[in-house]
Amino acid sequence: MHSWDDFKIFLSVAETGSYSASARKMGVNHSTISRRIQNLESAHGVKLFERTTKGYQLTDAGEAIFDVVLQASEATNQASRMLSGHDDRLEGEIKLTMPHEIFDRFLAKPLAQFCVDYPQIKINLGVKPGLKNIANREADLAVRITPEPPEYLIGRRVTYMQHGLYVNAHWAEKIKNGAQNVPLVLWPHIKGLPEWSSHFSNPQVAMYVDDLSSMYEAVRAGMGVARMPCFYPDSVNDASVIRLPIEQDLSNWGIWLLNHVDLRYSARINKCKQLLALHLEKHIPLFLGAFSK
Amino acid sequence: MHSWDDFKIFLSVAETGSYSASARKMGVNHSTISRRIQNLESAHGVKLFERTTKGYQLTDAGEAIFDVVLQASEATNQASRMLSGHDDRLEGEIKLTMPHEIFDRFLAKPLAQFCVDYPQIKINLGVKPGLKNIANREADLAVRITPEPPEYLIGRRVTYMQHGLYVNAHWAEKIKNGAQNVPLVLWPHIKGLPEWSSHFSNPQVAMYVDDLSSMYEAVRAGMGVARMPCFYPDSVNDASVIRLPIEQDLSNWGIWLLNHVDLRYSARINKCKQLLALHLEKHIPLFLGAFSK
DNA sequence: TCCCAGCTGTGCATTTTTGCATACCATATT
DNA sequence: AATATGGTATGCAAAAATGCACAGCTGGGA
Repeated sequence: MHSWDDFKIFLSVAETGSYSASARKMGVNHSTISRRIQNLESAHGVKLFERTTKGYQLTDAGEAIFDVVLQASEATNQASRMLSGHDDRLEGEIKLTMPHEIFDRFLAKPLAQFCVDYPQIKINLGVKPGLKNIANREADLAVRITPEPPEYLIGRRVTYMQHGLYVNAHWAEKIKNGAQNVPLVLWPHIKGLPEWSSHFSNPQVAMYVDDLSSMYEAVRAGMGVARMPCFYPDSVNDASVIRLPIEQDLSNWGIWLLNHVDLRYSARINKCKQLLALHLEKHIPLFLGAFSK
Repeated sequence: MHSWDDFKIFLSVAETGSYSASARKMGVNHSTISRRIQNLESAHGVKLFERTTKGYQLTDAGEAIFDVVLQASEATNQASRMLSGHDDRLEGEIKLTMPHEIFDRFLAKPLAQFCVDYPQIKINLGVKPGLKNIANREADLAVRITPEPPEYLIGRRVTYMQHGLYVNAHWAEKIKNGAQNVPLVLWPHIKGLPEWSSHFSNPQVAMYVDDLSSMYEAVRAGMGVARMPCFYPDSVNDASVIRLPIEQDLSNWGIWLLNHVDLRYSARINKCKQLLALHLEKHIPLFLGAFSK
């Protein structure tokens, strides 16, 4: 009888393109991956991967089964979620993911308390960049900053999010005095100059940065002007970073609290979701940019 | 990470209704089944089965996932077949199934030779009653006696099959002399008297039997008249069993040689299929009832 | 060109899983 | 009621899978 798990490993090698990467993803040793693939290949008398300089590429036979194995994967993932959805115990693991800025500013303390209150629940927090896949159960529950979540997830928009233009005190002064060549700090995916740069004289791109907290630090260090969601600069008591009095339209992006439909009746997920909602809601005015300094 | 194999075991318990039966089907010890189900249940905090007097019944949670797990099963089975379908080696296993009467009379010797010719191929023959499921890979290749095979199987009708009415010499004599209360030997699924019994005076059911070779022995022992496919009585040199000169319509049942579509390019399956076809075709006149004794 | 970093294959020790043997239980049968 | 049969749980030994450590290989960069 063939092993379903061997197909699971096949899929992860096909997706990652290497035994090592697959091993890391699956949390096993790379030799296990190697031997499982050997099993699968010799059991069926077919080579599934070709070893190339770019890692392991699927052979024709491998290509042929990829789609059905993917179906199998989706089915088992769904089964797993459906079972966890029936779990009414306040124990077990919650795989939680959110941008680290949200965690650091608002949720670190409440979650610490949560761990004390429910010692049987183990929280596994993922804040590394790159979205965790909720369909795969890479995460059970997520705080996401997004305009609109995918439809197979349920949850709600806790609040919309206001943005503002921030500089440090030094640049605030210079801009007020009509500084030329105003430097901008931008997200890497921005092409050319953003619309809001028209408020400045001869704006120049000074730096691209892909992380909000680093963008904040760049601004604080005097790197220039950046457009950031208000909650981050405004939630810390630091007078050296100032929001410019330039009104921004309310963004259609919001703070979302999300989980998979199949997990909607899980007791521990709901308990945690409730806690996160409570503590995020407390800061709604902040998210909406109410407290300019 | 959850194990796909645990779901495979869940499915087999759900289908068989007991740990022991599931263990036999999967070829493992029942304690393995028991422990795997425990894993699955405790990992998700849900009971999947309720132990009743009739074995293990699915709980609501178990019912909920049954369909998706079945999908997973179909997907992995298909993947497995597709891989075997790419196998161009003349080695490995062939799971073969057929009615034992066909094997005994026509294919035992050819298959013995096949094993000598291809020592790397191991034939696993299933002749026990109850159809093997080709979709599940319980069998790779089948000889079936059926009117029309399911459409996901490919293969061909080697021949149609003629039936005849058989008795032993003693009863042949008595019937010729107008015997009363002629006893019939029938298949258990026949309700009431079959149409062909109208050829006899006051026919009586003597026995039901669910196996062709046993039916033949019953007739030979003088149990009465039976309708059998001609090939079985006519392929053995035994003058004590005689076909009555009563013409039967040609049945729409045939001898089919079948395998799953996904295995159509497997070298060893095709080699074996070719051999079986050759030796069955040699006996087409016999199947059509040409050699009355 | 050489070195370095990352990836893969394999022997060996360890851990995990499995099978076996036994005990226990419930149902059906005598 | 006693016995037999089939199914299930569990301790312990055997077997299998895994991780580890090391070696070999490859491509990119100094």
